[in-house]
Amino acid sequence: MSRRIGKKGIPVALDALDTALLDLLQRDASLPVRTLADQVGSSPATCQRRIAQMRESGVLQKQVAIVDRQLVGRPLTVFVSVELDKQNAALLTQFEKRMAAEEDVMACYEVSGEFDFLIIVSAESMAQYHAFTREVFSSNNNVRNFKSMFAMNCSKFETRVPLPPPAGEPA
Amino acid sequence: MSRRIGKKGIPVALDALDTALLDLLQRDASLPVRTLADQVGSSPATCQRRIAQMRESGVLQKQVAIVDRQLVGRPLTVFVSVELDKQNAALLTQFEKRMAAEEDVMACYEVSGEFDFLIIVSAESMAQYHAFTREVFSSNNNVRNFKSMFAMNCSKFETRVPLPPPAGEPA
DNA sequence: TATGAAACCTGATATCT
DNA sequence: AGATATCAGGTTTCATA
Repeated sequence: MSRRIGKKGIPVALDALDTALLDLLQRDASLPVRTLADQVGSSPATCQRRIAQMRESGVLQKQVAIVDRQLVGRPLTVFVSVELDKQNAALLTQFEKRMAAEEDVMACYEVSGEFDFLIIVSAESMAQYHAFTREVFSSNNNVRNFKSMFAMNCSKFETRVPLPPPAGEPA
Repeated sequence: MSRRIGKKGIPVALDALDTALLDLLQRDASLPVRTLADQVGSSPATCQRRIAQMRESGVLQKQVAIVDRQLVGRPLTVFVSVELDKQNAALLTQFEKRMAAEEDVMACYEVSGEFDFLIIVSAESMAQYHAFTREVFSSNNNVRNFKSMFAMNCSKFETRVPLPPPAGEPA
């Protein structure tokens, strides 16, 4: 298996303690270090060290607040499939940069299949979304076509990734 | 405009201070209250109160750690379009419950268009994903068909939602 | 070399004006 | 809402295995 390398070339090797901490933090990043220590059966100092290391290596990217999109005035989630006209590397990158710059774009994936990109957009209203597409897709020469799929209901939205048990360490 | 109602029937009315705090916390939930206070031009006590209120009302759902999926051994993201056989309310709910129970399922949206659901799955490997589909989709009588779209590259992944300026308050 | 215990110091929380 | 006081939690140091 290829060894995983994180930020600043730091090799990433998570043991059982690391994964236990990550799992807890993915559920609730506001847990006191002391509580974490209790839960994983270690000391606050050690937990803190491990967390700092994982931050360093980039495994632990950040901790963020998750808001209720309905309550915050962003009730619309739209999945947009985008097909580009020309797909040379420079133009793909250009498109990605454009998406990265748009605040309403929550995610941008290059995908296999019938089209090139799948974009996830968060919008205030249909009118606002319409204006967005006009500006971002319709006026982009390299966008051959795009199709919008509207989320009518979201029954699950999870940021937490299940963590595989630590890969068998060399004996 | 319909007034927004949060958890426990608490009406949600965010002013400029609230949105400023939410915006900061969506970027970095580990910021000390004191820093928040400085940034938004208020006192720590007030900021803390506002944050507690937003937690109460459900606007602020939780704070979580975001991990690097590559580095953590979950390199595969798959978008699955699912078409059900029968779409009565009970069966839709049953399907959603099943998705909610699956750890690999990051999101489940009911969507408009050619199919019924769009599922976002995080997987360890192609083999593991294949096993997942067999168990979750192929052996579900009510799934008419499903199609997998594989993310080849993720150029943007954002949990932060742009916050509209506070709606015009009554004079 | 990494861990756990304890001291220290910063930030969260509650009370009061 | 803001200032202050109290207390809990994060952070560092040191001793240890």
